[in-house]
Amino acid sequence: MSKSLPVLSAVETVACCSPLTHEPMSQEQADSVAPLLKALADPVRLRLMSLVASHEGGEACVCDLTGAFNLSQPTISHHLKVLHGCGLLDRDKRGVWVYYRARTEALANLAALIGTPGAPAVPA
Amino acid sequence: MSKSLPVLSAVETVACCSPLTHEPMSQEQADSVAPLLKALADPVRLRLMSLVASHEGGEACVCDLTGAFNLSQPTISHHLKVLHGCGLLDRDKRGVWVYYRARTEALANLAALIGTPGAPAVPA
DNA sequence: ACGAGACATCGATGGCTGTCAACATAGAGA
DNA sequence: TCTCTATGTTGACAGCCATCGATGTCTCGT
Repeated sequence: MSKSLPVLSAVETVACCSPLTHEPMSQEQADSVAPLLKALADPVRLRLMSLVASHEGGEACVCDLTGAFNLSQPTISHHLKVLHGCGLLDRDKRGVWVYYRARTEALANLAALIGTPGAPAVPA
Repeated sequence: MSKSLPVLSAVETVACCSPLTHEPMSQEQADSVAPLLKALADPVRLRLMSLVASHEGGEACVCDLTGAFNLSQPTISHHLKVLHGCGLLDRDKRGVWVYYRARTEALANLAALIGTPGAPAVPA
Protein backbone atom coordinates (compact mmCIF):
# COMPACT_ATOMS: atom_id res chain seq x y z
CA MET A 1 0.00 0.00 0.00
CA SER A 2 1.46 3.23 -1.21
CA LYS A 3 4.94 1.78 -0.95
CA SER A 4 6.26 4.30 -3.41
CA LEU A 5 9.88 3.51 -3.41
CA PRO A 6 12.12 6.01 -5.13
CA VAL A 7 13.21 4.74 -8.52
CA LEU A 8 16.47 6.55 -8.08
CA SER A 9 17.93 6.14 -4.63
CA ALA A 10 20.50 8.49 -3.21
CA VAL A 11 23.22 6.10 -4.22
CA GLU A 12 22.67 6.41 -7.94
CA THR A 13 22.73 10.18 -7.94
CA VAL A 14 26.27 10.13 -6.62
CA ALA A 15 27.69 8.00 -9.39
CA CYS A 16 27.68 10.81 -11.92
CA CYS A 17 29.31 13.45 -9.76
CA SER A 18 32.82 14.75 -10.21
CA PRO A 19 35.00 14.83 -7.11
CA LEU A 20 34.26 17.70 -4.79
CA THR A 21 37.80 19.00 -5.09
CA HIS A 22 37.42 19.37 -8.84
CA GLU A 23 34.61 21.87 -9.14
CA PRO A 24 32.14 23.60 -6.84
CA MET A 25 29.33 21.33 -5.83
CA SER A 26 25.81 22.38 -6.71
CA GLN A 27 23.25 22.60 -3.97
CA GLU A 28 21.23 19.75 -5.46
CA GLN A 29 24.31 17.62 -5.64
CA ALA A 30 25.12 18.36 -2.02
CA ASP A 31 21.55 17.71 -0.99
CA SER A 32 21.67 14.26 -2.55
CA VAL A 33 25.08 13.30 -1.24
CA ALA A 34 24.68 14.53 2.31
CA PRO A 35 22.08 11.89 3.31
CA LEU A 36 24.49 9.17 2.21
CA LEU A 37 27.27 10.61 4.33
CA LYS A 38 24.87 11.16 7.19
CA ALA A 39 23.92 7.50 7.03
CA LEU A 40 27.59 6.59 7.42
CA ALA A 41 28.31 9.29 9.98
CA ASP A 42 27.38 7.15 12.92
CA PRO A 43 29.76 4.79 14.70
CA VAL A 44 27.18 2.03 14.92
CA ARG A 45 26.22 2.22 11.25
CA LEU A 46 29.85 2.46 10.25
CA ARG A 47 30.60 -0.74 12.10
CA LEU A 48 27.47 -2.35 10.71
CA MET A 49 28.57 -1.55 7.16
CA SER A 50 32.02 -2.88 7.91
CA LEU A 51 30.71 -6.02 9.55
CA VAL A 52 28.40 -6.79 6.66
CA ALA A 53 30.95 -5.94 3.97
CA SER A 54 33.71 -7.99 5.51
CA HIS A 55 31.51 -10.87 6.56
CA GLU A 56 31.95 -14.29 5.04
CA GLY A 57 30.09 -14.45 1.75
CA GLY A 58 29.70 -10.68 1.68
CA GLU A 59 26.45 -10.85 3.58
CA ALA A 60 25.28 -11.16 7.15
CA CYS A 61 21.98 -11.75 8.86
CA VAL A 62 20.74 -9.55 11.66
CA CYS A 63 21.47 -12.21 14.24
CA ASP A 64 25.14 -12.04 13.26
CA LEU A 65 25.15 -8.31 13.89
CA THR A 66 23.19 -7.72 17.06
CA GLY A 67 25.75 -9.61 19.11
CA ALA A 68 28.51 -7.16 18.22
CA PHE A 69 26.80 -4.23 19.93
CA ASN A 70 25.49 -3.42 23.35
CA LEU A 71 22.32 -2.18 21.77
CA SER A 72 18.79 -3.45 21.62
CA GLN A 73 17.61 -5.37 18.59
CA PRO A 74 15.17 -2.62 17.54
CA THR A 75 18.03 -0.16 17.50
CA ILE A 76 20.11 -2.36 15.23
CA SER A 77 17.09 -2.87 13.04
CA HIS A 78 16.62 0.87 12.85
CA HIS A 79 20.21 1.45 11.75
CA LEU A 80 19.99 -1.29 9.14
CA LYS A 81 16.84 0.32 7.83
CA VAL A 82 18.64 3.63 7.46
CA LEU A 83 21.52 2.04 5.57
CA HIS A 84 19.12 0.09 3.40
CA GLY A 85 16.94 3.13 2.84
CA CYS A 86 19.72 5.15 1.26
CA GLY A 87 20.95 2.27 -0.88
CA LEU A 88 24.08 1.30 0.97
CA LEU A 89 22.77 -2.12 1.97
CA ASP A 90 20.80 -4.71 0.05
CA ARG A 91 18.16 -6.68 1.88
CA ASP A 92 17.27 -10.31 1.26
CA LYS A 93 14.84 -12.28 3.38
CA ARG A 94 15.39 -16.02 3.36
CA GLY A 95 13.05 -17.93 5.61
CA VAL A 96 13.11 -16.50 9.08
CA TRP A 97 16.37 -14.70 8.57
CA VAL A 98 17.09 -11.42 6.82
CA TYR A 99 20.44 -11.07 5.12
CA TYR A 100 22.07 -7.75 4.39
CA ARG A 101 24.71 -7.21 1.74
CA ALA A 102 26.93 -4.16 1.29
CA ARG A 103 26.71 -2.32 -1.99
CA THR A 104 30.39 -1.84 -2.56
CA GLU A 105 29.91 0.09 -5.78
CA ALA A 106 27.91 2.65 -3.83
CA LEU A 107 30.76 2.98 -1.37
CA ALA A 108 33.22 3.27 -4.23
CA ASN A 109 31.19 6.03 -5.86
CA LEU A 110 30.99 7.91 -2.60
CA ALA A 111 34.71 7.52 -2.06
CA ALA A 112 35.44 8.75 -5.56
CA LEU A 113 33.39 11.83 -4.89
CA ILE A 114 35.07 12.65 -1.60
CA GLY A 115 38.68 12.03 -2.51
CA THR A 116 40.10 12.69 -5.91
CA PRO A 117 40.66 9.25 -7.33
CA GLY A 118 44.27 8.62 -8.14
CA ALA A 119 45.55 11.41 -5.96
CA PRO A 120 47.87 10.02 -3.31
CA ALA A 121 47.66 11.30 0.24
CA VAL A 122 51.31 12.34 0.19
CA PRO A 123 52.47 14.59 -2.64
CA ALA A 124 55.90 13.89 -4.06
CA MET B 1 39.92 30.37 26.68
CA SER B 2 40.95 26.85 27.61
CA LYS B 3 41.70 26.22 23.98
CA SER B 4 43.14 22.75 24.48
CA LEU B 5 44.92 22.06 21.25
CA PRO B 6 44.27 18.63 19.81
CA VAL B 7 47.62 16.96 19.30
CA LEU B 8 46.03 14.36 17.07
CA SER B 9 42.99 15.54 15.18
CA ALA B 10 40.39 13.17 13.84
CA VAL B 11 42.00 13.34 10.45
CA GLU B 12 45.25 11.69 11.43
CA THR B 13 43.57 8.73 13.07
CA VAL B 14 41.96 7.79 9.78
CA ALA B 15 45.17 7.57 7.81
CA CYS B 16 46.19 4.28 9.32
CA CYS B 17 42.88 2.46 8.88
CA SER B 18 42.25 -0.29 6.42
CA PRO B 19 39.16 0.05 4.23
CA LEU B 20 35.93 -0.79 5.96
CA THR B 21 35.14 -3.49 3.43
CA HIS B 22 38.33 -5.33 4.26
CA GLU B 23 37.87 -6.16 7.91
CA PRO B 24 35.40 -5.38 10.68
CA MET B 25 35.90 -1.93 12.07
CA SER B 26 36.69 -1.58 15.74
CA GLN B 27 34.52 0.61 17.87
CA GLU B 28 37.37 3.03 18.51
CA GLN B 29 38.05 3.24 14.82
CA ALA B 30 34.40 3.94 14.12
CA ASP B 31 34.27 6.50 16.90
CA SER B 32 37.16 8.40 15.37
CA VAL B 33 35.95 8.25 11.78
CA ALA B 34 32.30 9.07 12.41
CA PRO B 35 32.93 12.72 13.42
CA LEU B 36 34.76 13.29 10.14
CA LEU B 37 31.86 11.90 8.16
CA LYS B 38 29.43 13.81 10.31
CA ALA B 39 31.28 17.00 9.49
CA LEU B 40 30.82 16.27 5.80
CA ALA B 41 27.26 15.02 6.18
CA ASP B 42 25.73 18.44 5.77
CA PRO B 43 24.87 20.02 2.43
CA VAL B 44 26.25 23.38 3.44
CA ARG B 45 29.54 21.99 4.70
CA LEU B 46 29.85 19.77 1.64
CA ARG B 47 29.50 22.77 -0.62
CA LEU B 48 31.88 24.76 1.57
CA MET B 49 34.51 22.05 1.26
CA SER B 50 33.96 21.88 -2.45
CA LEU B 51 34.07 25.63 -2.86
CA VAL B 52 37.30 25.95 -0.92
CA ALA B 53 38.95 22.94 -2.55
CA SER B 54 38.11 24.02 -6.06
CA HIS B 55 38.76 27.70 -5.51
CA GLU B 56 41.55 29.45 -7.31
CA GLY B 57 44.78 28.86 -5.46
CA GLY B 58 43.22 26.10 -3.39
CA GLU B 59 42.09 28.55 -0.78
CA ALA B 60 39.22 30.93 -0.20
CA CYS B 61 38.41 33.61 2.31
CA VAL B 62 35.12 33.75 4.15
CA CYS B 63 33.88 36.63 2.06
CA ASP B 64 34.16 34.41 -1.01
CA LEU B 65 31.96 31.81 0.62
CA THR B 66 29.16 33.66 2.34
CA GLY B 67 27.81 34.91 -0.98
CA ALA B 68 27.14 31.39 -2.21
CA PHE B 69 24.58 30.66 0.48
CA ASN B 70 21.35 32.13 1.71
CA LEU B 71 22.67 31.87 5.22
CA SER B 72 23.87 34.36 7.77
CA GLN B 73 27.57 34.96 8.17
CA PRO B 74 27.66 33.47 11.71
CA THR B 75 26.18 30.28 10.34
CA ILE B 76 28.87 30.00 7.68
CA SER B 77 31.46 30.76 10.32
CA HIS B 78 30.02 27.98 12.45
CA HIS B 79 30.26 25.44 9.64
CA LEU B 80 33.80 26.49 8.83
CA LYS B 81 34.69 26.03 12.46
CA VAL B 82 33.30 22.50 12.39
CA LEU B 83 35.30 21.62 9.28
CA HIS B 84 38.42 23.20 10.71
CA GLY B 85 37.89 21.56 14.07
CA CYS B 86 38.02 18.05 12.67
CA GLY B 87 41.01 18.79 10.47
CA LEU B 88 39.36 19.00 7.07
CA LEU B 89 40.16 22.68 6.60
CA ASP B 90 43.28 24.67 7.35
CA ARG B 91 42.89 28.21 8.62
CA ASP B 92 45.16 31.11 7.81
CA LYS B 93 44.49 34.65 8.91
CA ARG B 94 46.08 37.33 6.74
CA GLY B 95 45.23 40.82 7.81
CA VAL B 96 41.51 41.25 8.11
CA TRP B 97 40.74 38.23 6.02
CA VAL B 98 40.76 34.59 6.98
CA TYR B 99 41.65 32.06 4.31
CA TYR B 100 40.62 28.45 4.44
CA ARG B 101 42.37 25.66 2.60
CA ALA B 102 41.09 22.13 2.04
CA ARG B 103 43.24 19.31 3.36
CA THR B 104 43.02 17.07 0.36
CA GLU B 105 45.10 14.35 1.94
CA ALA B 106 42.53 14.10 4.70
CA LEU B 107 39.80 13.70 2.10
CA ALA B 108 41.88 11.12 0.28
CA ASN B 109 42.40 9.12 3.45
CA LEU B 110 38.72 9.23 4.21
CA ALA B 111 37.89 8.14 0.68
CA ALA B 112 40.37 5.29 0.89
CA LEU B 113 38.73 4.10 4.06
CA ILE B 114 35.25 4.18 2.63
CA GLY B 115 35.73 2.73 -0.77
CA THR B 116 39.31 2.36 -1.95
CA PRO B 117 38.52 3.49 -5.50
CA GLY B 118 40.52 1.50 -7.97
CA ALA B 119 42.58 -0.16 -5.28
CA PRO B 120 42.87 -3.93 -5.04
CA ALA B 121 41.01 -5.32 -2.05
CA VAL B 122 43.48 -8.12 -1.50
CA PRO B 123 47.03 -7.33 -0.39
CA ALA B 124 49.92 -9.62 -1.32
C1' DA C 1 -3.39 -25.14 15.34
C1' DC C 2 -0.13 -23.69 18.58
C1' DG C 3 4.15 -21.90 20.37
C1' DA C 4 8.68 -20.10 19.68
C1' DG C 5 12.06 -17.49 17.43
C1' DA C 6 13.65 -13.65 14.09
C1' DC C 7 12.94 -9.28 12.75
C1' DA C 8 10.27 -4.89 12.07
C1' DT C 9 7.34 -1.08 13.71
C1' DC C 10 5.52 2.27 17.11
C1' DG C 11 5.60 5.90 20.58
C1' DA C 12 8.25 8.29 23.80
C1' DT C 13 12.35 10.66 25.34
C1' DG C 14 16.78 12.84 26.02
C1' DG C 15 20.49 14.74 23.61
C1' DC C 16 22.49 16.77 19.65
C1' DT C 17 22.64 20.40 15.89
C1' DG C 18 21.66 23.97 12.34
C1' DT C 19 20.17 28.53 12.43
C1' DC C 20 19.70 33.27 13.78
C1' DA C 21 20.14 37.93 16.19
C1' DA C 22 23.05 40.31 19.07
C1' DC C 23 27.42 41.21 20.52
C1' DA C 24 32.58 40.90 20.63
C1' DT C 25 37.17 41.27 18.51
C1' DA C 26 40.65 42.71 15.59
C1' DG C 27 42.95 44.91 11.79
C1' DA C 28 43.13 48.93 8.36
C1' DG C 29 42.75 53.54 7.35
C1' DA C 30 41.56 58.49 8.22
C1' DT D 1 41.95 57.91 18.47
C1' DC D 2 37.93 56.77 16.04
C1' DT D 3 35.43 54.35 12.57
C1' DC D 4 34.58 50.90 9.27
C1' DT D 5 34.85 46.31 7.80
C1' DA D 6 35.73 41.28 8.27
C1' DT D 7 35.17 37.54 11.09
C1' DG D 8 34.30 34.92 15.39
C1' DT D 9 31.48 34.04 19.72
C1' DT D 10 27.37 33.65 22.59
C1' DG D 11 22.77 32.39 23.86
C1' DA D 12 18.53 30.74 22.48
C1' DC D 13 15.33 27.96 19.96
C1' DA D 14 13.31 24.54 16.83
C1' DG D 15 13.88 20.36 14.54
C1' DC D 16 16.22 16.06 14.07
C1' DC D 17 17.96 11.56 15.79
C1' DA D 18 19.72 7.53 18.53
C1' DT D 19 17.84 4.69 21.78
C1' DC D 20 14.60 1.98 24.35
C1' DG D 21 10.43 -0.97 25.79
C1' DA D 22 6.33 -2.78 24.07
C1' DT D 23 4.11 -4.76 20.47
C1' DG D 24 3.21 -6.62 15.76
C1' DT D 25 4.25 -9.82 11.83
C1' DC D 26 6.05 -13.62 9.67
C1' DT D 27 8.02 -18.30 9.46
C1' DC D 28 9.20 -22.77 11.06
C1' DG D 29 8.52 -26.94 14.15
C1' DT D 30 5.82 -29.81 16.64
